[in-house]
Amino acid sequence: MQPDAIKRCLAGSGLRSTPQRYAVMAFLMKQAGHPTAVEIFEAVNRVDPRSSRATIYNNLRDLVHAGLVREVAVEGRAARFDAKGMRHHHFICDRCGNVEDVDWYDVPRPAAASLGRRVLRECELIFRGLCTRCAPRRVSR
Amino acid sequence: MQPDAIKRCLAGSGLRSTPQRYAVMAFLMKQAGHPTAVEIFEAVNRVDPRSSRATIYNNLRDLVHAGLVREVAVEGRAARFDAKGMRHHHFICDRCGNVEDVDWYDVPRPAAASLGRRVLRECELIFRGLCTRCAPRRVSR
DNA sequence: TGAACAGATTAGATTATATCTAATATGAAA
DNA sequence: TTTCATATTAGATATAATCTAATCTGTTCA
Ligand SMILES: [Mn+2]
Ligand SMILES: [Mn+2]
Ligand SMILES: [Zn+2]
Ligand SMILES: [Zn+2]
Repeated sequence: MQPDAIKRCLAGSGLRSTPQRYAVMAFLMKQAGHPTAVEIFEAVNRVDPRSSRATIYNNLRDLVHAGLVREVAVEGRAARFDAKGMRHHHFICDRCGNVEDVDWYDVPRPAAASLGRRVLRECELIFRGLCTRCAPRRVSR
Repeated sequence: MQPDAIKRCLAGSGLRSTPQRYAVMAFLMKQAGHPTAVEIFEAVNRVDPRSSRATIYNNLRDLVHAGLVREVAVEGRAARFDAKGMRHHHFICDRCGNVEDVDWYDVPRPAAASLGRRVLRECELIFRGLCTRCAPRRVSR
């Protein structure tokens, strides 16, 4: 991803391109996993310029609000974030809390009657179980 | 729900039936919504016996672990809980964070290939948007 | 029945996560 | 360049949840 593409991406959402905000977005785009705010804070501060903790949280909030970043709440753990690239679902490990991507496939929407006057924005499918590292090793014989 | 049914339900999961644990389970079963730990704490303590905050959290953890209660993580807010009665999906309001039930319907599982060696326990469908109270009123004419 | 004891409860301290404040700095439009 | 809405910052504060270690109690079984 070119630097200019990220800047245009931010501008297109009405967000000023600051070094701190750029760093968060660039990190999330090149990152395969689902880092927490603290992990992002540490990663972007390993190179200059330095961002404060408040700025990391502010920018994550703004990027999520702009629809460029997705926030994944995990029970009992810090929230995790990913840049919204290709659509995909999430698998959350019962044991270690890791969030992993699962190939996207279309999800049937609920019947209009069961939604009532609610305004539906998105359907999100979350899988739960044991991730590759936490699953019991296959029994050898 | 009879008191004995709840007690048998706890015993069936290997959990001792204490007044505090019983109170949490009974409250969640008669409750239509999705209260937070603090709301449960306040509700069960409006009648005796008094439960401490730690006990509310301990019991919620145990009940979730036993599969009797479901925990719903909401971004930026306290976790919410419901007793697992009839299967259903959840709608989470973007604006107020309220969690509401949506009639259950079967969800297609992902292709085995995209799961790899992960062990799938459940598929959870979460709808997001604006709840009835937060949705804009229909334009009158 | 009544020990015995694994499991449960408790108050309060502590940790983890996230937001707020208000002073200062800066991106980008004109 | 100047202007100013927007962004950043350090540190305080708020909120959510867990930990600790002393005490208590439900259930089992002799
Ligand atoms: Mn993802
Ligand atoms: Mn529910
Ligand atoms: Zn795992
Ligand atoms: Zn709402």
